[in-house]
Amino acid sequence: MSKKQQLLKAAEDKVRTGGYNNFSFRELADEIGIKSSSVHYHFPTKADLGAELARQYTDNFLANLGSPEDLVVQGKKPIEVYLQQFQCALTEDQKMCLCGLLGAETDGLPDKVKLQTQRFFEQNIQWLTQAYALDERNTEQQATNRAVAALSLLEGAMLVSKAMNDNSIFITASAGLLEAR
Amino acid sequence: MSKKQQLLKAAEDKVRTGGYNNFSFRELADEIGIKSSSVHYHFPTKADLGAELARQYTDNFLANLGSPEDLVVQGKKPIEVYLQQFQCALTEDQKMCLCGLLGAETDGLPDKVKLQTQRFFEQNIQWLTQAYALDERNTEQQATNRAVAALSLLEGAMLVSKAMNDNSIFITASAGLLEAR
DNA sequence: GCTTAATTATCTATCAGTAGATACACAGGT
DNA sequence: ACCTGTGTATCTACTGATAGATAATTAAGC
Repeated sequence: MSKKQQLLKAAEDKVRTGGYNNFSFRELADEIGIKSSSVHYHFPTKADLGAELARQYTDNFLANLGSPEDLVVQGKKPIEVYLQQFQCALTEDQKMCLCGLLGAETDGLPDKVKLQTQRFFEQNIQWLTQAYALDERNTEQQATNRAVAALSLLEGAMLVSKAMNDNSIFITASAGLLEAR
Repeated sequence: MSKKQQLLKAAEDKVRTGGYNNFSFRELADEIGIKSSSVHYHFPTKADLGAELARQYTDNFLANLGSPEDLVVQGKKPIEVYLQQFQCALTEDQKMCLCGLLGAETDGLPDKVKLQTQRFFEQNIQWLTQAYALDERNTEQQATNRAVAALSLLEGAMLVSKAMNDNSIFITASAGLLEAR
């Protein structure tokens, strides 16, 4: 893994733990064994690093999901897969969703970071809307509404689970998603 | 309003905008016209200020709600009132829930702040559980589950609304709460 | 194949600014 | 005299950022 990717990985851990202001170039540099000035070579400013972080996180998140249509072809239920991906982010990493945290503190972020964070939510709502639209009982409007509600519920369930330090809360809170069509 | 309360108010704005690391004693002091050393008089450490902030926020939040039973007596639906209180926090202040943000970054917080943040969620789940238990069709377990889900949905709806900079998302996401019993 | 030139990635050293925190003095009210 | 609240002055540590030097790698020209 390149130093650049190592930097992003280290930064992701810090941000998902305590937000955008919870990492410094020096910390990252120390962690991967270079000097803080070298971090500026890869990312001119902290905002550049933050924006790239959110961008990659979004792309990876969606790439790991696959398209809703493909999942159905594979005999899987898109919403279940989606829920599972959120749950893994919480239980395996023991951390909040990167963009969930950034989204919460959006008004305190540099513009380019804010923009990439917004993109995460746009793309996820789009994905979920497609997923819900596969059920023909849903109108287009209903699909969008359900998408927004599902995303909100999952981000919130993560947040509350973290706050209470109890991952079973995520299960309880998100159970409703599986019952509803 | 005492300087101490002014400090807490200024800190609340900062934290609700960008998290716990988004304010400094100097900023707060400048804003209310005293010196940073004087802030240390009121709050020995930053953690003390943060903990007191979360404590007061929780107490005010619950006090403004009143008890679920009383609301019913007044002919109001507790869940509707509860939702309304969240919505006001978002639309009037144009800011995220204080403890929602702190909860998301809980692992990066001093212990005493973490503890007070946790208390917010405990008390809110308790309140919602009581509210749902007033409908006798709900078992005790169902009431708790619904409480956790409702809290998660509302915190998440706030978060997504902030991230997308669109308060109508909150309405869309939380609409389901009013239909369900 | 060798030399030169450019690019990449790192270093050392340093900057001005800010962080939280402390010691101590001082005023005003009780 | 004491307590409350504030101020001055200062400390150490850390922040993001920059300048300039130095290896290490790659590409181009002959």
